[in-house]
Amino acid sequence: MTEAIASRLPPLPRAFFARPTTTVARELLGKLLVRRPAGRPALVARVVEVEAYLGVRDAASHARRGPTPRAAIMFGPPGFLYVYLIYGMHHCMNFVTETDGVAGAVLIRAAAPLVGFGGDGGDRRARHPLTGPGKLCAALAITRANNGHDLTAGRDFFVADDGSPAPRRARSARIGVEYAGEWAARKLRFFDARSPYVCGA
DNA sequence: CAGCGGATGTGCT
DNA sequence: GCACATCCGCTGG
Repeated sequence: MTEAIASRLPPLPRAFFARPTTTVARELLGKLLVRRPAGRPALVARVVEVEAYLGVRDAASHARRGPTPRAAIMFGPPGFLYVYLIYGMHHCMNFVTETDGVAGAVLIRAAAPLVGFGGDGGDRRARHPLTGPGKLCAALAITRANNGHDLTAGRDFFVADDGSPAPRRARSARIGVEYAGEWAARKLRFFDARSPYVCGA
């Protein structure tokens, strides 16, 4: 995989995101994140860990309180980026799912470095680790300035399928949602069972 | 390796 | 006004 090849792959279309959130979450495993920050080298990483947030009925989702100013984007059309600030200092990125009017999003928690992170191909202790939602956003230069970005437009940031076989999938409860009552136990975290880049937590 | 504190937006009271 | 958050790096034992 090279930057030139990854950049030429077509972005996943809106129809990919316009499906049930758990389906989108599972199928995102193994897809490529292609990031081209302005004036800086391109970055490519493979998704290895995600979580599904199922909208208004999901006590762990930011959408649980309805379309508040922060969460409104999750109620809109699919294929857009929802970025929020957590604990006052870390960013987390989500891809909006479901049809327009129905809230849903997939949190991207970890990815395997492919291009542009130093020691291409995969030094686990790379300078910019992608293991964890906050570190992933930092490494890909994603901040709240990117909130609302159209992932299907395929410019600065998009998702692509390079044709690699789907990874062996595993699932578990989501991280950091203990407050969510019965929803805390739901196995809505999906990860590549064989990847060393899955977040330990 | 458990514990803790950082720094701020968000949503409820 | 205020408690708390889809986290992470540092500290001390």
